[in-house]
Amino acid sequence: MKFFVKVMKALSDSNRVKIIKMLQHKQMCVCEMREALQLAQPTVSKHLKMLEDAGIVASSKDGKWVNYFLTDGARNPYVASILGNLRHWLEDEPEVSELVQKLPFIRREDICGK
Amino acid sequence: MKFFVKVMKALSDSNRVKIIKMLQHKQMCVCEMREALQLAQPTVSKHLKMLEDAGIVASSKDGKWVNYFLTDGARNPYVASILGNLRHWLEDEPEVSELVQKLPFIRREDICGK
DNA sequence: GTATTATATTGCTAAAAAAGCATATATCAG
DNA sequence: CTGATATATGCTTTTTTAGCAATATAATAC
Repeated sequence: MKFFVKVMKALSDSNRVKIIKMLQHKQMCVCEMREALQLAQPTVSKHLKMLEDAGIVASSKDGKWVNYFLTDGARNPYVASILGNLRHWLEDEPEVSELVQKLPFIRREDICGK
Repeated sequence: MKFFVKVMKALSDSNRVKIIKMLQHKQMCVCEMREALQLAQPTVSKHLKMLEDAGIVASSKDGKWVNYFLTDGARNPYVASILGNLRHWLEDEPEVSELVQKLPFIRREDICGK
Protein backbone atom coordinates (compact mmCIF):
# COMPACT_ATOMS: atom_id res chain seq x y z
CA MET A 1 0.00 0.00 0.00
CA LYS A 2 2.73 2.40 0.99
CA PHE A 3 4.56 1.74 -2.21
CA PHE A 4 1.48 2.04 -4.39
CA VAL A 5 0.76 5.42 -2.84
CA LYS A 6 4.36 6.46 -3.45
CA VAL A 7 4.04 5.66 -7.15
CA MET A 8 0.77 7.58 -7.40
CA LYS A 9 2.35 10.55 -5.62
CA ALA A 10 5.26 10.48 -8.04
CA LEU A 11 2.77 10.69 -10.88
CA SER A 12 0.69 13.47 -9.40
CA ASP A 13 2.78 16.42 -10.50
CA SER A 14 2.68 17.74 -14.03
CA ASN A 15 6.41 18.40 -14.27
CA ARG A 16 7.18 14.83 -13.26
CA VAL A 17 4.72 13.51 -15.83
CA LYS A 18 6.42 15.69 -18.43
CA ILE A 19 9.76 14.16 -17.49
CA ILE A 20 8.33 10.71 -18.07
CA LYS A 21 6.89 11.71 -21.43
CA MET A 22 10.24 13.16 -22.49
CA LEU A 23 12.14 10.06 -21.42
CA GLN A 24 9.89 8.01 -23.68
CA HIS A 25 11.72 9.65 -26.56
CA LYS A 26 15.30 9.69 -25.41
CA GLN A 27 17.60 9.40 -22.43
CA MET A 28 18.34 12.79 -20.99
CA CYS A 29 20.72 14.43 -18.55
CA VAL A 30 19.60 16.84 -15.86
CA CYS A 31 20.64 19.98 -17.68
CA GLU A 32 18.67 19.00 -20.77
CA MET A 33 15.55 18.53 -18.68
CA ARG A 34 16.26 21.75 -16.87
CA GLU A 35 16.27 23.55 -20.22
CA ALA A 36 13.18 21.77 -21.52
CA LEU A 37 11.10 22.45 -18.42
CA GLN A 38 12.54 25.85 -17.56
CA LEU A 39 13.09 24.89 -13.94
CA ALA A 40 16.01 25.38 -11.60
CA GLN A 41 18.49 22.51 -11.57
CA PRO A 42 17.86 21.47 -7.95
CA THR A 43 14.15 21.34 -8.67
CA VAL A 44 14.72 18.91 -11.52
CA SER A 45 17.06 16.79 -9.39
CA LYS A 46 14.42 16.58 -6.68
CA HIS A 47 11.73 15.48 -9.10
CA LEU A 48 14.09 12.85 -10.48
CA LYS A 49 14.83 11.52 -7.03
CA MET A 50 11.14 11.09 -6.39
CA LEU A 51 10.67 9.27 -9.69
CA GLU A 52 13.68 7.12 -8.90
CA ASP A 53 12.38 6.20 -5.43
CA ALA A 54 9.12 5.15 -7.05
CA GLY A 55 11.02 2.86 -9.42
CA ILE A 56 9.95 4.83 -12.47
CA VAL A 57 13.32 6.09 -13.68
CA ALA A 58 16.91 4.98 -13.23
CA SER A 59 20.22 6.59 -14.07
CA SER A 60 23.75 5.83 -15.17
CA LYS A 61 26.79 8.03 -15.03
CA ASP A 62 28.48 9.10 -18.22
CA GLY A 63 31.46 11.23 -17.36
CA LYS A 64 30.24 14.36 -15.71
CA TRP A 65 26.74 13.74 -16.96
CA VAL A 66 24.07 11.53 -15.49
CA ASN A 67 21.75 9.89 -17.97
CA TYR A 68 18.22 9.25 -16.83
CA PHE A 69 15.94 6.72 -18.49
CA LEU A 70 12.69 4.93 -17.82
CA THR A 71 12.83 1.57 -16.07
CA ASP A 72 11.00 -1.41 -17.50
CA GLY A 73 9.07 -1.60 -14.25
CA ALA A 74 10.08 -5.23 -13.79
CA ARG A 75 10.41 -4.69 -10.07
CA ASN A 76 6.79 -3.77 -9.54
CA PRO A 77 3.54 -4.24 -11.40
CA TYR A 78 2.14 -0.75 -10.81
CA VAL A 79 5.00 0.93 -12.57
CA ALA A 80 5.05 -1.54 -15.44
CA SER A 81 1.34 -1.07 -16.06
CA ILE A 82 1.28 2.71 -15.79
CA LEU A 83 4.40 3.18 -17.87
CA GLY A 84 2.83 0.96 -20.51
CA ASN A 85 -0.31 3.05 -20.56
CA LEU A 86 1.59 6.31 -20.50
CA ARG A 87 3.12 5.35 -23.84
CA HIS A 88 -0.12 6.42 -25.45
CA TRP A 89 -1.81 8.45 -22.71
CA LEU A 90 -1.36 12.24 -22.87
CA GLU A 91 0.21 12.10 -26.33
CA ASP A 92 -2.24 14.70 -27.60
CA GLU A 93 -1.93 17.09 -24.68
CA PRO A 94 -0.49 20.35 -26.01
CA GLU A 95 1.76 20.63 -22.97
CA VAL A 96 3.32 17.32 -23.92
CA SER A 97 3.43 17.48 -27.70
CA GLU A 98 4.98 20.94 -27.73
CA LEU A 99 7.63 19.74 -25.35
CA VAL A 100 8.38 16.67 -27.45
CA GLN A 101 8.73 18.80 -30.56
CA LYS A 102 11.44 20.82 -28.89
CA LEU A 103 13.39 17.75 -27.80
CA PRO A 104 15.54 17.26 -30.91
CA PHE A 105 16.93 20.75 -30.46
CA ILE A 106 17.84 20.34 -26.83
CA ARG A 107 21.29 18.79 -26.71
CA ARG A 108 23.69 18.78 -23.82
CA GLU A 109 26.56 19.94 -26.03
CA ASP A 110 24.73 23.18 -26.76
CA ILE A 111 23.31 23.80 -23.31
CA CYS A 112 25.67 22.57 -20.66
CA GLY A 113 29.12 22.88 -22.12
CA LYS A 114 28.85 26.28 -23.66
CA MET B 1 -2.73 16.56 -18.22
CA LYS B 2 -4.58 18.42 -15.49
CA PHE B 3 -7.16 15.70 -15.27
CA PHE B 4 -4.60 12.90 -15.28
CA VAL B 5 -2.81 14.57 -12.40
CA LYS B 6 -6.11 14.94 -10.56
CA VAL B 7 -6.76 11.21 -10.85
CA MET B 8 -3.26 10.38 -9.63
CA LYS B 9 -3.69 12.76 -6.69
CA ALA B 10 -6.96 11.14 -5.79
CA LEU B 11 -5.14 7.81 -5.69
CA SER B 12 -2.21 9.03 -3.64
CA ASP B 13 -3.73 8.77 -0.21
CA SER B 14 -4.04 5.46 1.58
CA ASN B 15 -7.49 6.15 3.02
CA ARG B 16 -8.84 6.96 -0.42
CA VAL B 17 -7.34 3.77 -1.81
CA LYS B 18 -8.95 1.86 1.04
CA ILE B 19 -12.30 3.40 0.14
CA ILE B 20 -11.89 2.15 -3.41
CA LYS B 21 -10.96 -1.33 -2.22
CA MET B 22 -14.02 -1.44 0.05
CA LEU B 23 -16.33 -0.26 -2.70
CA GLN B 24 -15.15 -3.17 -4.81
CA HIS B 25 -17.07 -5.37 -2.38
CA LYS B 26 -20.22 -3.39 -1.78
CA GLN B 27 -21.87 -0.03 -2.01
CA MET B 28 -21.45 1.88 1.20
CA CYS B 29 -22.82 4.96 2.90
CA VAL B 30 -20.61 7.56 4.57
CA CYS B 31 -21.22 6.34 8.12
CA GLU B 32 -20.20 2.79 7.23
CA MET B 33 -16.93 4.05 5.78
CA ARG B 34 -16.47 6.28 8.76
CA GLU B 35 -16.74 3.25 11.01
CA ALA B 36 -14.50 1.08 8.86
CA LEU B 37 -11.74 3.67 8.57
CA GLN B 38 -12.11 5.21 12.01
CA LEU B 39 -12.13 8.72 10.64
CA ALA B 40 -14.26 11.76 11.38
CA GLN B 41 -17.33 12.02 9.17
CA PRO B 42 -16.37 15.28 7.42
CA THR B 43 -12.99 13.77 6.62
CA VAL B 44 -14.66 10.85 4.86
CA SER B 45 -16.99 13.17 2.97
CA LYS B 46 -14.06 15.21 1.81
CA HIS B 47 -12.16 12.16 0.58
CA LEU B 48 -15.29 11.06 -1.28
CA LYS B 49 -15.63 14.42 -2.94
CA MET B 50 -12.09 14.17 -4.21
CA LEU B 51 -12.74 10.68 -5.56
CA GLU B 52 -15.94 11.92 -7.14
CA ASP B 53 -14.23 14.88 -8.82
CA ALA B 54 -11.71 12.45 -10.27
CA GLY B 55 -14.54 10.37 -11.73
CA ILE B 56 -13.68 7.36 -9.59
CA VAL B 57 -16.82 7.10 -7.48
CA ALA B 58 -20.41 8.26 -7.85
CA SER B 59 -23.32 8.37 -5.45
CA SER B 60 -27.08 8.06 -5.25
CA LYS B 61 -29.38 9.13 -2.48
CA ASP B 62 -31.37 6.54 -0.58
CA GLY B 63 -33.50 8.29 2.00
CA LYS B 64 -31.21 9.91 4.50
CA TRP B 65 -28.32 7.82 3.33
CA VAL B 66 -26.05 8.41 0.37
CA ASN B 67 -24.76 5.30 -1.33
CA TYR B 68 -21.35 5.52 -2.89
CA PHE B 69 -20.14 3.14 -5.57
CA LEU B 70 -17.35 2.84 -8.09
CA THR B 71 -17.93 4.23 -11.57
CA ASP B 72 -17.19 2.13 -14.62
CA GLY B 73 -14.72 4.80 -15.69
CA ALA B 74 -16.48 5.12 -19.05
CA ARG B 75 -15.89 8.85 -19.02
CA ASN B 76 -12.12 8.61 -19.00
CA PRO B 77 -9.52 6.00 -19.86
CA TYR B 78 -7.22 6.59 -16.87
CA VAL B 79 -9.92 5.73 -14.38
CA ALA B 80 -11.14 2.72 -16.33
CA SER B 81 -7.65 1.29 -16.55
CA ILE B 82 -6.64 1.91 -12.96
CA LEU B 83 -9.91 0.68 -11.53
CA GLY B 84 -9.50 -2.47 -13.59
CA ASN B 85 -6.02 -3.04 -12.23
CA LEU B 86 -7.05 -2.21 -8.70
CA ARG B 87 -9.40 -5.19 -8.78
CA HIS B 88 -6.40 -7.40 -8.19
CA TRP B 89 -3.76 -4.95 -7.00
CA LEU B 90 -3.33 -4.60 -3.24
CA GLU B 91 -5.56 -7.60 -2.51
CA ASP B 92 -2.87 -9.14 -0.32
CA GLU B 93 -1.98 -6.01 1.61
CA PRO B 94 -2.82 -6.63 5.27
CA GLU B 95 -4.28 -3.14 5.55
CA VAL B 96 -6.74 -4.01 2.83
CA SER B 97 -7.57 -7.63 3.58
CA GLU B 98 -8.22 -6.94 7.25
CA LEU B 99 -10.54 -4.13 6.27
CA VAL B 100 -12.40 -6.30 3.81
CA GLN B 101 -12.87 -9.01 6.42
CA LYS B 102 -14.59 -6.54 8.68
CA LEU B 103 -16.96 -5.36 5.97
CA PRO B 104 -19.75 -7.90 6.45
CA PHE B 105 -20.12 -6.79 10.05
CA ILE B 106 -20.33 -3.12 9.28
CA ARG B 107 -23.96 -2.37 8.52
CA ARG B 108 -25.65 0.99 8.58
CA GLU B 109 -28.52 -0.32 10.65
CA ASP B 110 -26.14 -1.12 13.49
CA ILE B 111 -23.93 1.94 13.24
CA CYS B 112 -25.97 4.91 12.18
CA GLY B 113 -29.44 4.34 13.48
CA LYS B 114 -28.63 3.11 16.91
C1' DG C 1 47.83 20.13 -8.47
C1' DT C 2 43.73 24.15 -9.83
C1' DA C 3 39.72 25.62 -12.44
C1' DT C 4 35.55 24.36 -14.50
C1' DT C 5 31.30 21.92 -15.02
C1' DA C 6 27.26 18.63 -13.99
C1' DT C 7 24.70 16.95 -10.47
C1' DA C 8 23.21 16.23 -5.59
C1' DT C 9 22.06 17.95 -1.18
C1' DT C 10 20.64 21.29 2.23
C1' DG C 11 18.02 25.01 3.98
C1' DC C 12 14.63 28.17 3.38
C1' DT C 13 10.01 30.25 1.70
C1' DA C 14 5.61 30.22 -0.35
C1' DA C 15 1.86 27.69 -1.83
C1' DA C 16 -1.09 23.75 -1.68
C1' DA C 17 -3.22 19.98 0.68
C1' DA C 18 -5.02 17.68 4.74
C1' DA C 19 -7.21 17.32 9.29
C1' DG C 20 -10.23 18.94 12.78
C1' DC C 21 -14.13 21.20 14.31
C1' DA C 22 -18.42 23.91 13.96
C1' DT C 23 -22.23 24.55 11.36
C1' DA C 24 -25.57 24.03 7.48
C1' DT C 25 -28.66 21.10 4.76
C1' DA C 26 -31.73 17.40 4.02
C1' DT C 27 -34.47 13.55 5.26
C1' DC C 28 -37.05 10.83 8.34
C1' DA C 29 -39.94 9.87 12.70
C1' DG C 30 -43.15 11.45 15.65
C1' DC D 1 -44.64 21.29 13.07
C1' DT D 2 -40.29 19.50 16.21
C1' DG D 3 -36.41 16.54 17.14
C1' DA D 4 -33.15 13.32 15.55
C1' DT D 5 -29.93 11.67 12.16
C1' DA D 6 -26.89 11.43 7.75
C1' DT D 7 -24.18 14.05 5.00
C1' DA D 8 -22.07 18.40 3.13
C1' DT D 9 -19.80 22.77 3.54
C1' DG D 10 -16.78 26.47 5.66
C1' DC D 11 -13.17 27.91 8.25
C1' DT D 12 -8.81 27.47 10.86
C1' DT D 13 -4.63 25.11 11.92
C1' DT D 14 -1.22 21.95 10.63
C1' DT D 15 1.37 19.41 7.36
C1' DT D 16 3.21 18.63 2.84
C1' DT D 17 5.13 20.00 -1.37
C1' DA D 18 7.31 22.85 -5.13
C1' DG D 19 10.46 26.07 -5.96
C1' DC D 20 14.87 28.56 -5.64
C1' DA D 21 19.56 29.94 -3.78
C1' DA D 22 23.63 28.45 -1.76
C1' DT D 23 26.69 24.82 -0.95
C1' DA D 24 28.75 20.12 -1.45
C1' DT D 25 30.34 16.37 -4.35
C1' DA D 26 32.32 14.29 -8.35
C1' DA D 27 34.22 14.27 -12.78
C1' DT D 28 36.79 16.55 -16.56
C1' DA D 29 40.25 19.86 -18.56
C1' DC D 30 44.24 22.22 -18.01
